Amino acid sequence: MKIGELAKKAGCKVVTIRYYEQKGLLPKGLRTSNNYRLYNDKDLERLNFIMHCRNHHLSLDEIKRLISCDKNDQQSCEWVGKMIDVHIQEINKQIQSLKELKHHLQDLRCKCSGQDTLANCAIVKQLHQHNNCQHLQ
Amino acid sequence: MKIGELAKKAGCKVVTIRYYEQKGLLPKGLRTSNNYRLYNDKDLERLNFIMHCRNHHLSLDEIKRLISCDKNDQQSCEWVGKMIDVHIQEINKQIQSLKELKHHLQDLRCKCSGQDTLANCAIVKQLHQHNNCQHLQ
DNA sequence: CGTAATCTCTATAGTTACTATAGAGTCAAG
DNA sequence: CTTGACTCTATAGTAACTATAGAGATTACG
Repeated sequence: MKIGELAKKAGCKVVTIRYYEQKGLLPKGLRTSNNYRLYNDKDLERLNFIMHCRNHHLSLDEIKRLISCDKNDQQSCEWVGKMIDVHIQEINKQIQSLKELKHHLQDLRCKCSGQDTLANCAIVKQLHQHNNCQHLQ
Repeated sequence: MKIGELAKKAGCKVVTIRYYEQKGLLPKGLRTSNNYRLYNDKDLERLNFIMHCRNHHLSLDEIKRLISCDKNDQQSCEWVGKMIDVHIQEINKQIQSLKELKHHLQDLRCKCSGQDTLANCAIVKQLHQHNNCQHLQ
């Protein structure tokens, strides 16, 4: 199948496939006589794998590590679990941080209903005060 | 004061200050005879304002809009409130998405305790299955 | 006084994961 | 036959910095 069909089946963009190839996540495979890329079901499987990982916010580098170890049967998979743990911790931090941010923004939002001039806007005024709002390092 | 002192007082990096100047968020101000940048308390105030906004995840462009309107007394501040509203909505979406992601990752994590080889690792296997995990578009 | 560490400058490239653009060749349908 | 859809490559842009190189200025120490 050609790149457009692969993209459709995998639910991603054509340019993204070419980008993944460039980054070494998809193999530089066969080409037709007119230089069009050709793919098979194995490529689709790998692309699905990649997108799956991306849905879990794994970085392209991490995915590359996973792919390149794919057939290294004897290696221990300990690091895979650890990698997931790190991601879960990261996500906890992000959620916490976003929640705090949300509260700050809601506080801010209440200050002004939008009927003022910019000079009098309590939101703008508040943003000018450097009090205790360093919830992000 | 020189750039290092400003950075210290504001709690940011020297390079960041130069970057903000380049992006038009801080004025290209005075220089000493040996071309060192010179700052005063007003600059510190503005830098604090910028960092405050950044803590609220406002983009540099949004901050620029806020700064450039700063003294336009007569303009209505309606858009400021709306901007904040949009941010709050954004953050709600992000939190929701991260929570779902976290559950997926926790599911994944439970599959394997790290005692397997990569070939047998249930996490890796699971990542290879393209079932219903498209929680992000 | 010399020198070594620290601070400052500019310009450029790298980061992440794409996205957009330009310019060109190929192919199928009407 | 030509119009539109698809493909190709190469390059630049995105956000908000970060890193690097190479050079001049200043300060602290012995």
